[in-house]
Amino acid sequence: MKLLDISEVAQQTGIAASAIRHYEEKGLITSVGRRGLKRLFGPEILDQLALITLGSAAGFSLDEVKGMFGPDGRPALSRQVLFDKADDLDRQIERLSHLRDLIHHVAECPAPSHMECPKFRKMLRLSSRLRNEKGSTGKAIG
Amino acid sequence: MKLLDISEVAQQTGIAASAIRHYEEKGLITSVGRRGLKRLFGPEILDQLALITLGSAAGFSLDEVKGMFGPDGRPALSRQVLFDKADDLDRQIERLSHLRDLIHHVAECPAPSHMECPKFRKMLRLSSRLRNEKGSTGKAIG
DNA sequence: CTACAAATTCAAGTCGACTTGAGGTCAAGA
DNA sequence: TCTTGACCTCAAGTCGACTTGAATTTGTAG
Repeated sequence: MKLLDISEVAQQTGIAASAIRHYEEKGLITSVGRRGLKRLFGPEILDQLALITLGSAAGFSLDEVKGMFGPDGRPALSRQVLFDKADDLDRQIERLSHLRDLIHHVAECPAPSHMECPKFRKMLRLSSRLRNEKGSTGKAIG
Repeated sequence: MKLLDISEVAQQTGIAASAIRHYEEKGLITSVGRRGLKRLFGPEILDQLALITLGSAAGFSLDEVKGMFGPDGRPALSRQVLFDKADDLDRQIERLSHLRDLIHHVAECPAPSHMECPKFRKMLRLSSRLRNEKGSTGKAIG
């Protein structure tokens, strides 16, 4: 079984060693042991870090990611909480889609000021409406 | 023409007065004048703030939002940069969709540890691949 | 006219996620 | 055995986006 030291992990994942230590300190990952002072990680660390990267790229805090996928990739949350997270994601996806459409419109619309374009204002109104809907965790992603 | 003072704006948008001042200080918005010390805003401020809220909910920094839609809702960027922003959004949407699917799977899969589930690992690998694609602004959103 | 509530400015504080720096340790190679 | 250099710990610093607090400054109600 091949063990990786922190620099190998850093190199293979593109994550800084200091960040990896930080994740361990916060309990998102664990090292399998030490050689002298040096941490040793099992190969599964790579997938775990991929998961952490994905989760935080999606806008979740480290604590939230920790809750979704525990230190060994096992979810620490109930089915319901997970579904709620997925719903949060769907709302966020909707917001992003609106913004993307808005930006596309901005790039193409010839109106001198976009606030004067009825289409733009309509899209904007539509988007703001989303903000006032319930969010299960109470935490909007951005 | 009806002018709004900061507390009315705060109340109608749900944004704290301190945040509104902060946006003005950073140049994302401008007040139309003062009554004594007190700022007065035109009604268009509401849409502008909606735009700022949307943009930052989508993960853009205030500086980026400022670049996308200037102080009066006019975009300060070239068509190309806007299209690039839209592409960034599409990538982010893809990431979020993957994470949502992953979470759904986690909520439903009976495997003892998800890292042992081939479907999970496959989805994860698929997601990580996304991270290595080019991003036009150099800045991933989350 | 006076008091008061609401705004104002400016500096400093907070929070999350790391990064940086100083000083220490130890496995491995010469 | 001695020397490196990679890694270690712990404290402090950074960055963005605000918030908070203290010391003013009004417009307005009484």
